[in-house]
Amino acid sequence: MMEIHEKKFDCPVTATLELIGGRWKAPILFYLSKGTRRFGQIDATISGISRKVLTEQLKDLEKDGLIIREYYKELPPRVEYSLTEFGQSLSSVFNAMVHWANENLVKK
Amino acid sequence: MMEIHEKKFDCPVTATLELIGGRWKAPILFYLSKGTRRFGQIDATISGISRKVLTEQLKDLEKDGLIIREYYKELPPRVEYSLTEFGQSLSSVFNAMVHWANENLVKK
DNA sequence: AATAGTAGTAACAATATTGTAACTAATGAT
DNA sequence: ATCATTAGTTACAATATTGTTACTACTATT
Repeated sequence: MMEIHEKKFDCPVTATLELIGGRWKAPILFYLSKGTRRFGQIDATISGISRKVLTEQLKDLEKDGLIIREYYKELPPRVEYSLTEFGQSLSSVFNAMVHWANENLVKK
Repeated sequence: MMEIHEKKFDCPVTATLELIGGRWKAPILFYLSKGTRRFGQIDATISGISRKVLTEQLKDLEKDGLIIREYYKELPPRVEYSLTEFGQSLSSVFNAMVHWANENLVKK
């Protein structure tokens, strides 16, 4: 039985997708796996996401301990996001997806 | 670039989650990976899903070539669902998730 | 002829997710 | 004092997803 903020999951796959599922979390995490990025960079790279939703997703990911937010009191202000160790540990899952997609989905 | 029924994805992770993401598809596929199952068995095992949503998800999965539906004209009628080879190929992805969850999520 | 059991469907309601557009906070440079 | 720039927030709207309840089709058994 897995537990993620009060909710319980009997299926490990569902528990995992609770953290990385949805339209945006996986692409954000996958992008951050390439290195630390600023808010604006993520916004520009993850095409289609709005700033509001991006903020929400980043907050969720931070709350779940997958990423860290670092605010620099510069000007203009700079905010950097990076994976925690916990977030980095997901690379095994993403690697499996990337490998599977490359082997099994049509490439054009 | 991956293509799944007209939609294009530049991110392999997004492309994969397009097929197995959402609230129910992964648990259904994961359950079917244990063997062929009848509609009623899936309904009884995947707790919380309604019959309507289960039907919809099964149709999606069939359309995407991940499962096969076999109808037996018996009585009472019997309908069996099982993974296709394509569906079975996802086991690498599910295994990665199960392994990650077991290593990284609190067990209670 | 009515009943029971499996695998659904139909109409509708509720909830959750995502999007849009305009606005704010901070502050060094002009 | 105003402007520019980054990283947001707020109020609201639209869309998508999921759920509820009642109903259907099939036909062997009672």
